[in-house]
Amino acid sequence: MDKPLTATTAGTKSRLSRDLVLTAALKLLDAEGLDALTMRRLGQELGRDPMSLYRYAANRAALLDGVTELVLNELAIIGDDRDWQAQLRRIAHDLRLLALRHPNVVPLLVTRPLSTPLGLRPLGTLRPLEQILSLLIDAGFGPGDALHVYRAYYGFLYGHILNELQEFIVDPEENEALLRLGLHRLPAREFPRLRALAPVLADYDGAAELDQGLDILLSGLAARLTPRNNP
Amino acid sequence: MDKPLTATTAGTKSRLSRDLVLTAALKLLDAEGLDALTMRRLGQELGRDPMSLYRYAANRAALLDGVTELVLNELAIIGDDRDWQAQLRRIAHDLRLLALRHPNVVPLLVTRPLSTPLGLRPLGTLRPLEQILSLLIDAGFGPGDALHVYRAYYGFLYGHILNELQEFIVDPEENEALLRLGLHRLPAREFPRLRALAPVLADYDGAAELDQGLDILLSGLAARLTPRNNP
DNA sequence: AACAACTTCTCTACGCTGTAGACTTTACGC
DNA sequence: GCGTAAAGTCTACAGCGTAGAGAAGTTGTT
Repeated sequence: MDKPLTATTAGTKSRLSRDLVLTAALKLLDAEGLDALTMRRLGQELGRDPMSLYRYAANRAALLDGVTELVLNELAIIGDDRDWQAQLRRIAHDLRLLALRHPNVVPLLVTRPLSTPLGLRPLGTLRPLEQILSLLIDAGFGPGDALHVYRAYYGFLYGHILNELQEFIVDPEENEALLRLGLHRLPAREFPRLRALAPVLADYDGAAELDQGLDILLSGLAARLTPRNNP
Repeated sequence: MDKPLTATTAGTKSRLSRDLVLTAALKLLDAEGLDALTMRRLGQELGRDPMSLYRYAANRAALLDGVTELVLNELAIIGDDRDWQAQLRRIAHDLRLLALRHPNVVPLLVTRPLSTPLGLRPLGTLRPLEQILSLLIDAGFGPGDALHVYRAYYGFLYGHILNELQEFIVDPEENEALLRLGLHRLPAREFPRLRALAPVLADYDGAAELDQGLDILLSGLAARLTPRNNP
């Protein structure tokens, strides 16, 4: 009979921990999507009874919150650019890449806060907000303006990510744009513009599109709200 | 024993229809949230066996898609403003109000397209896209530019809506801002900015914030991409 | 070495879910 | 009135989240 083996031997029995659980959950989520992430399945993945998970997350919703927290930790806000615009730019691209790395997490990222009052959210998910506010205030913005900038910025950023993640391909084998995107299904009479745009849609460049948006937004913000030049 | 009563008597037996089903689903969703919207519960609400619903939606996911479609139909794109900027402004505010009217639908609106390739989405959800493209092209934009404008615009708009819907109140009875938002729970040392901003956060004006964002975005877009002045 | 106290993990069970497949009831054209 | 097709129902199944009680494992004290 096999006994303890309590070492950190790859996939086998060692003491669980919140981090282990969340990491496994994220892995499963990345690999097979939200529906596959059930307590039973996750337990199985960890070689444990599903019930043991409840030691590390109060329930499934809390588990999902934990995963979003874990993912947001991959995002480093601090940077030593002196320029606030440059910092926001870098963060935006970082977040975009994060989203592309964990597309199945994006619905959670976007949706979970809708059912949790600001003050009750996991701290890890509030940290980016706090840090960006800090960044802006340090750059010379008044607190109120910093909040406005944050809102416009984050709103745009989340919107962009959602947009980009929707640009989906039906049939990657196909090289005719209309078919690749499945747009041939649309009645030509009702959707002439969309169908005509198939080739343009098919070669979407997310990073470039994000940059253009940021150009507009940041220069617009700068024109309207100037940081008085030292804190 | 009570027999047919096939009339349209308020809540009682008449022939079902897709519209009846979807409308009831939306009502339930609005009233009690996504979790309450189960096939069994909806059947009960309609006084029918849950299985009968499958005549009108292939499965639960399709039902949800149907609901988002239904909601998006409340949005009228066509307007007779001559000015594309004014039109986009009006649509933005309309969509915002729509979201406030059906907050529980927003997660669906935002999330369902992430798991459905563009070409396979319910036509009703693609119609706004087509119509806005039309609007922009009619205003003189080239098709490619129209798409860019659309993306920046819709991205920002969805972002704003998500932002606004997150600004949640914990305890509406309370009148101290910190407590209303539940921010007192945050460690003061780690979240000084956020805590200090409680009063500002507490009186968020969504419409105004949206307008400011639109000012920046639309003027930025106009500066970069000018419609050559007639089609 | 032995016991106690505490943490971690497992077992069993319940009520709920979506939905497949066979069946019955209803509506409608002739 | 009858045949056919549509609409609605019934039964059943596998899977879900999780409450509650108990077993197993770990740690500290003597």
